[in-house]
Amino acid sequence: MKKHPLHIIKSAIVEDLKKHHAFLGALAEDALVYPPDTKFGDIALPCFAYAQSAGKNPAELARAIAESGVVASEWVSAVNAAGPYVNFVLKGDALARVLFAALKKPALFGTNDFGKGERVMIEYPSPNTHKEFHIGHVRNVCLGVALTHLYEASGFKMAQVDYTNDLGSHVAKCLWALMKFHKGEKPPRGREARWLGAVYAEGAQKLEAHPEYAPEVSEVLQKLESRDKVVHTLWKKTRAWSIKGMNDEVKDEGKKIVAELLKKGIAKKSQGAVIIDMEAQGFGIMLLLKSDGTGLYSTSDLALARKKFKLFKIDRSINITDVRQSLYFKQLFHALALSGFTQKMTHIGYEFVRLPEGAMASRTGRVILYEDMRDEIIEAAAEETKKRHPEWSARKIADTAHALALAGLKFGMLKYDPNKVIVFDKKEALSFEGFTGPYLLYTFARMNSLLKKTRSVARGLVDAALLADAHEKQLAIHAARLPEIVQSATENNNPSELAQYAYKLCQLFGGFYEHCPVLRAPNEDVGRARIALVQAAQSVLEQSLKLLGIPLIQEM
RNA sequence: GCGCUCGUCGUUCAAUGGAUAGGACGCAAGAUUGCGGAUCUUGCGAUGCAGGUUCGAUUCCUGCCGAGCGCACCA
Repeated sequence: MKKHPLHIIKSAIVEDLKKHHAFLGALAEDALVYPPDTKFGDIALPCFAYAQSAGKNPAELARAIAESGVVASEWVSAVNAAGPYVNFVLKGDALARVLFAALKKPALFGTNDFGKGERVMIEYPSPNTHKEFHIGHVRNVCLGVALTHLYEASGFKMAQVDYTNDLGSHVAKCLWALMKFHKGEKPPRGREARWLGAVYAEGAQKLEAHPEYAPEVSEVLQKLESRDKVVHTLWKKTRAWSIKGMNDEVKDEGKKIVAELLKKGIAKKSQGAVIIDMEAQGFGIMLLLKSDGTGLYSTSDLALARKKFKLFKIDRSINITDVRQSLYFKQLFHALALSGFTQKMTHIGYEFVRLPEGAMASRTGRVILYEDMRDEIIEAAAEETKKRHPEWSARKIADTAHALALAGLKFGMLKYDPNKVIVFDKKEALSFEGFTGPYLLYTFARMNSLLKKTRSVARGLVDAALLADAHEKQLAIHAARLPEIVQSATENNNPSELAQYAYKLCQLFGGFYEHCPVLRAPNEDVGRARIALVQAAQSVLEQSLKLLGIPLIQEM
């Protein structure tokens, strides 16, 4: 196990407690909690679970433990009982000491190794597969990005979903060969994809044999990227062929699997169609083949899943979709389990984003498209930025506004539990105050500005013991919790835990900033210690925002 | 009809069965020329209803009320 700053302190407390109190034999680190108010202490032990084996009621037990003497004196300055809780007050420098040490490598702080040795694949729709990209889809992408980062930070190896790059040079080669050697030809019906593959192979071979063709190919690529009319039209046509080809291939593969399932007696025929009866599991009926023998989504999914597990050798797979597909994924996972796949499969269903007037529906035109919303927020942010910084260049204002808008949208999507319906209020999306992305960026910018001004302060040994103010201690202990939060957010597939954490960090920094002057600290030593604390808080905030997929800006 | 999810201040969200139910928005009042007022401080203000389990329930169980979603040839 990697040792987090708080792990070091918690395990010292736990070990010492166990040494002195036999009835706490099974005590684990995660039994320690954080008091609701720091006036109680910094870390607490609830005594409910041990009361029975100790033969006392929880409050008596807490008192007995507290009175038995100070434990883990390297870190703890006082122990006191409050009702059924034993509260530990940490020494002023304890937290800051471990925190500063851990932050010597800020990029690693926040990581943990609970997923070590496991490969995971996270699937969520890629933005460019949707033409009508509305704010509901934004939620999906934000969750996907944040979870990918979280899983990485928790030590998982990510298997990348192979989103075919359909604007690359291989496509240009194919189009070039098509135009040069097969202009006007019609591919055989139903075998377009295969034919296209042959054309590509031919083109690649000829290009290798005749390097003088290279400029022609790069011209095609340029035209492709600049959306030249002729090339672009051809590209759209060929892409449709190859997608259809891929889909057909997958579907054929799926039908073979369905046949196997029938043979094994897992699936059966019913009303002419092929189904798996999952009534016993409470999942109803899963339809695998239509009565006319043609395939369905589920047919392809079986094949895709098999391919995924075999090819990428993953241990876990995660699908992020709209919550309405929950039942379908239960069925799919059950079907895969019946076919012998033991990998851990998780479906994360997120609730809708709805408008104050009701659900979004393209039928009634009640949709908010991502691009429109984004532009509107950018405009509001630009106006606000211009007001504050009239001297900034148009370019800088535009960049800042863009970052603010993205932060606002993304944070807005991630700050709530995925299984809660989000009521998307435009007024709220346009606000930059309170529990919002821009507030976090503002805090970051202030930290940055403050640290810039401290560059002239002479460096020297930092005496963490000088951080004795309640604001300083609270900020330090909260900052030190990042690794725990990252792990918990990963385990629960819930980035909102991290979002709430980051916001709380900013709130605590706000209090510290108000009460503990850094540039005009009582003396130089206190100033140096505070600078170190600000640096620590900034690293933690930076790390949190990066994990959430929110870009940072230095000033705003 | 069956199943899943959800009901917490005016609004919108928090709270491993545990300490005084916590934020944000809005509202009201305030922050000595001081590190960025997109900030900070203070106040007002809530667990749908009825039972049950428990030393203790916003949390678990049952019923009711209310909202949303899903339940075989669509994707």
